[in-house]
Amino acid sequence: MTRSAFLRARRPEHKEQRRQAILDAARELAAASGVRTVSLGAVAEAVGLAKSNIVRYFGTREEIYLQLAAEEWLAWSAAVAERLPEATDPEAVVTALAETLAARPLFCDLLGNTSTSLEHNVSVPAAHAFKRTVVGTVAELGARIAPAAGLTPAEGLELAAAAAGLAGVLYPAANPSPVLVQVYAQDAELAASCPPFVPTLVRGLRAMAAGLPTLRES
Amino acid sequence: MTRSAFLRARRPEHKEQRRQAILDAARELAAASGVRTVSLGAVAEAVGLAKSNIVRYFGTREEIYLQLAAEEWLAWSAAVAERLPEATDPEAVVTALAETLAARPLFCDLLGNTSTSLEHNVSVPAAHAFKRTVVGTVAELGARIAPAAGLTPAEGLELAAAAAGLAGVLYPAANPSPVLVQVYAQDAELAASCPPFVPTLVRGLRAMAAGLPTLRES
DNA sequence: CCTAACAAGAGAACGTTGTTCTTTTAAGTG
DNA sequence: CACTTAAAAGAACAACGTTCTCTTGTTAGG
Repeated sequence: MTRSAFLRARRPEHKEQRRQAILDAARELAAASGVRTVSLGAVAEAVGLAKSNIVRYFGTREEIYLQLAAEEWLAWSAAVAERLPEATDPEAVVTALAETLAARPLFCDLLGNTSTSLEHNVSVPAAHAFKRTVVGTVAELGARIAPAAGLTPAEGLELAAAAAGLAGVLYPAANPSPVLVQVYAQDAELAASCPPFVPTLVRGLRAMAAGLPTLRES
Repeated sequence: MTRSAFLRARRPEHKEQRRQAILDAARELAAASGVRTVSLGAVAEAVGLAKSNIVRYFGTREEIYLQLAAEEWLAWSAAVAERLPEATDPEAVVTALAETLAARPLFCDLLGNTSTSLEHNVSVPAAHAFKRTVVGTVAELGARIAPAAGLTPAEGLELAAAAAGLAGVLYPAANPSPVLVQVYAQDAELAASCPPFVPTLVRGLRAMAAGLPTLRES
């Protein structure tokens, strides 16, 4: 809890500062122990405010994470774009997608929680803004990776969406809950069934990309 | 709430009957309004018992659904096997997988909630039993679909796992939350981005199957 | 500089979760 | 017909997200 210069945020820029402080606290806590374990009270305590104030800034707990998820989408897209100049074939695009995702565990965590929890208990405007950000970002990203991978923009979009979807499933599987950790410790055979994140993601995307019409013909 | 022949289950067979009644109630409620919305209290009321009793039969709320999920895995595998004689090429196997999943919304719902919630807050033995059921079932299913699809058993397993994983992501996306329904009602462009379940699942699996080594070479 | 309004923030209170504790009592047993 | 047992009920509890009320910095106007 870092005490800021002002006690009350009345000016708009101060309010924005508070909002950011809340987001930062939420991001840090979620990165440390997972989105689903971080309560509203924990965020409030971390940022040094009462719970009711967090609710005033963001309508609900889920809206905080929806905001974080939107930001992470933009950051991921930018990170992929940065690696794109060096990617000249489908394989390189696939690894770029996979590795940028692997470097963003919080994003993957958020992806896995989006449809099952973050998109519930949220105001309509917040959900609307989030969805627009996501479809806009994934369309843009798809268009960007398409030429490098030798795909049509629509296929590029599909690949990008598949990467995010796969990451959302694979991440919680590859990072099992405490209970599953105990299970795996007892049963090596089961532990072997726990998929490693990057290789599995790469294999999935590779198969997916290879199965897309344009690449099947070549 | 159906009153049973006995008031108290002392004999083992009666206990089993109670257990089943609880599972049935949970299944029905979850099928009606989604796993995540069904509380322990709702199950208790539906079955006509106090909450504490539900907890005694199953350790936690999540263990009820873990049990249901295990049963649904077996049922799905059986349903696919039943359709397999008519499936002689990869395409037919893919549609068999997709359509049997589409016919089991509760299973897809459970799949989507497994790693993010059902595998938490559960006893180690329960998690262990569940995982064994799942990996056993998916291995068996993979081995069964492999010859029909012209794949190796390992590839068949991968395809079966991919089908379940995809279904778990696609189902909540294709069946949006109440908030998202409102969003889609306001914004047709966003509504168009909401993927239809079966076609998307089929396209995904088709691409996946076509990208697997054995089929790529042919 | 003083004062009055506004609204940020604190904190108590509420309803709902899931879980635990205590009590009651139906169902087997001798 | 006692007598034991554990199934079932329900009160109690802790934790959660949210709402309500009150306090008090902060700022603008005189």
